[in-house]
Amino acid sequence: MNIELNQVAADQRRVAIFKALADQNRLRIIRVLYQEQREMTCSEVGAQLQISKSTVSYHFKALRLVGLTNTRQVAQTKYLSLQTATFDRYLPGFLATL
Amino acid sequence: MNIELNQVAADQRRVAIFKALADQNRLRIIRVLYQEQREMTCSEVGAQLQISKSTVSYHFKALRLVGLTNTRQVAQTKYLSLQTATFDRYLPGFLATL
DNA sequence: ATTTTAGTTCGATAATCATCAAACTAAGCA
DNA sequence: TGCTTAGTTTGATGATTATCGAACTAAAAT
Repeated sequence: MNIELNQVAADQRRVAIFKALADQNRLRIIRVLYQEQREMTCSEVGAQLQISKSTVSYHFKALRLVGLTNTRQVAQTKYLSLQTATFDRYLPGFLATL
Repeated sequence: MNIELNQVAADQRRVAIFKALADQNRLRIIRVLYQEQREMTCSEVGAQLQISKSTVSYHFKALRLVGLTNTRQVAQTKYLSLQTATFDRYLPGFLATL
């Protein structure tokens, strides 16, 4: 486990995170979660951003897979919130610019 | 010129910046510029990252178009450097994580 | 046992993107 | 006038992506 390999792994993580944020709808999801300071459901976000529920589900998955969000499930409802640790590590100060 | 329109414009800028950073080679270019703390040419970067000069030119343009880099031209040579103001405004603290 | 609710997965489509070699431009040099 | 150097632009190709509706899963309510 040498330094160069860690560098490559960290970079792949960074690229994945940037890809996840390089979409207008996902950025809007992040902003609304940050500004409302609370968990939100798929339906709630879909209604607010005017996009179909399958598309919202797709974006929720993309954000969760790169570790930018958390999901808490209660019965059939899933609550989404920001995983601030990931932002702190890879994009410190970014959320405050929104 | 209302607040919502400014918000949309700022978001488009953000998405463009994230897209520019969501590529392994462009991220490597940013890192090498940050770590070397100096201007670098297309050829120099191409040699270091082992990619063709047309591809490097393509990435240089992508970074310049979103304002992440500066270009200073001397005769037929172009020197690239980071535009730190853009990082400070949209991604404060990011460069230091590299 | 249906029906409703919340979300996921699939299939299809249209669009964007990264890459390279080849051809090109433009400046400096012999 | 060529020749070299540094970078850009132009196809062409293969890969990935965002989007939607439709079909599906699983839990809750009636």
